[in-house]
Amino acid sequence: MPPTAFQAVADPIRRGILDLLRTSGPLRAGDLAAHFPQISRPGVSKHLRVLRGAQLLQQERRGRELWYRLDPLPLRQIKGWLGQYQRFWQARLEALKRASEGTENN
Amino acid sequence: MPPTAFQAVADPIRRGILDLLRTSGPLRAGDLAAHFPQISRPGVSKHLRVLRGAQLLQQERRGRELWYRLDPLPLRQIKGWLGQYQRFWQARLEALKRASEGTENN
DNA sequence: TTATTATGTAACCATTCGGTTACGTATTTA
DNA sequence: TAAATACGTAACCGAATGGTTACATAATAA
Repeated sequence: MPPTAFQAVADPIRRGILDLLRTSGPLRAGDLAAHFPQISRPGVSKHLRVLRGAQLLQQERRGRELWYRLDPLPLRQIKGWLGQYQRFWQARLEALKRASEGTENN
Repeated sequence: MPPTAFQAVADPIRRGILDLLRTSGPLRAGDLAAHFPQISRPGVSKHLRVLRGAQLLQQERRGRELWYRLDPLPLRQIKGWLGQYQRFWQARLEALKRASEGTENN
């Protein structure tokens, strides 16, 4: 089974790759690898495979270079799931706020 | 190291537990386990431990029963991360929409 | 007080994950 | 054509993950 967006995004290096593509635009596999000196280039390549599996990347080959571009659409699934929780944490924050105001200078 | 919210939420059973607590309010460990017959009760207990580690649960003991309540606040971290991507996928969707309109009945 | 219930945990196991090095292949450059 | 470059992948490895069964413990019920 291909990985879900939830799984793809669970790893900090994979989030880093997505962040990089978001902020820098399309990059080659080697450019991406160079940004993560803590792991080897094939290590990054394996992360790219997971992200591809989750459909979070588009790739375009140009000669011997392979350019990766972010496809953020699968992230909507996470956003959708989170949406149902938003009103919950807003309620929680307001409750906390009320509680702290109630005890101000007490 | 304790698990992050990203890791906690990567597993479908753990998302199911959170969903259940969100929609049904506080539940006992046993109630939760009963909703996941595909795995054993200790299996659910281990998932609860991960969710606790990510601070997504509050627990209250009442006699021999242990009631779990959702604490959604750590999910804001995920929401925050996703926020930076939202305008990207909106742009992508609009591009797709324009493209489909451009080829309508062609 | 004894049995039952509610729960977590320990020990174990198979699988997955995240990393490595070594290698294969296609493309460009010399 | 030979060398260098840009990649992915295979094979391997240790650690983490997700599951199990067996057990310990505390609280309630009989």
